[in-house]
Amino acid sequence: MSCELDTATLLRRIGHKVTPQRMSILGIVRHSERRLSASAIHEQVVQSYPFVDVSTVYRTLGVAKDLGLVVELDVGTGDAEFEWAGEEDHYHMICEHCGAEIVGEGDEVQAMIAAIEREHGFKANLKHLAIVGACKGCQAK
Amino acid sequence: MSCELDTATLLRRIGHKVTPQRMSILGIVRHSERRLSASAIHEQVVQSYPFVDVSTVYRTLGVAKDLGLVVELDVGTGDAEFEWAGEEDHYHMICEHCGAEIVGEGDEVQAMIAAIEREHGFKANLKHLAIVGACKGCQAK
DNA sequence: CTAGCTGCAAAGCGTTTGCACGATG
DNA sequence: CATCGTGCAAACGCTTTGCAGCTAG
Repeated sequence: MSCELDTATLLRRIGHKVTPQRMSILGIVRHSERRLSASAIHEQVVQSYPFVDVSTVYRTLGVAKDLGLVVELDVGTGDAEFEWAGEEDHYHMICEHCGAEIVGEGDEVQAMIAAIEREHGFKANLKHLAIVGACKGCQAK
Repeated sequence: MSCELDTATLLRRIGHKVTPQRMSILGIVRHSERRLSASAIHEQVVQSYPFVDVSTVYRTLGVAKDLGLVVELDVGTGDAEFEWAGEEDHYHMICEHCGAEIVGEGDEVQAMIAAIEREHGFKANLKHLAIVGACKGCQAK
């Protein structure tokens, strides 16, 4: 998959410029194991480049979204969260009681997606799928 | 199911007060066929009670949520949307290209929910399920 | 009478935008 | 050297909150 080098060349090829800020922001999203909110990303960028503004984070994520490098998803926390695209299919389970998040592979969901497409002609995009409910711990409350 | 009378008694029983504003707001959500944003609800309330403020709408929806009368769901439009609870199980398919929305019954999803619970011990709440993707029309673009 | 709703106005929060400077290609 | 990206600050839209008066029970 795309490493830092590829990301840079991709940017350049489309006529976008490659700056330290951008590489830092995209690197953080790329190597994070979890979804990150814009401000979480900002916090991390600032550790390397203290002068970077949140607006730059949003703008960079904007172009990265257009290029299909990152995916934005909304899970009811109020703020948008971002994750690197091109991962294997997976979905997010979010506990509405404790906020815990579990990631599952697509297997259980593929059948449903196929059924939905058959029934409604609607092609679901798994990347954005978030399921809220109660995690094992909170069910025992 | 709950009619206006029941809603009023329920409110009173818990120690909440029943006001024209509240009944109007809840009635609008109850009888709407689609999810409504807070401001959409407000627009409708104002037609009967021109002086009602948006904050009252939010506060009323807040208590109704706590009582389980309405469900709040977030579908990536940025603003929260509300719908009456206690409907039959269903889910929302939202086209990320044209914004169209399709509602499906729970059938296709029940199997997945069961599989998820078996696999992860996670009890999914169907009421909040939103699936984004491409609708039939936009796939043909 | 008393708790709790209400309207109003103002603040809060994440996100977006206008602008002049600075960096990239 | 032209263009595009940046930092800064201000604006934005949705939502929340503080407060004094009013209303339902």
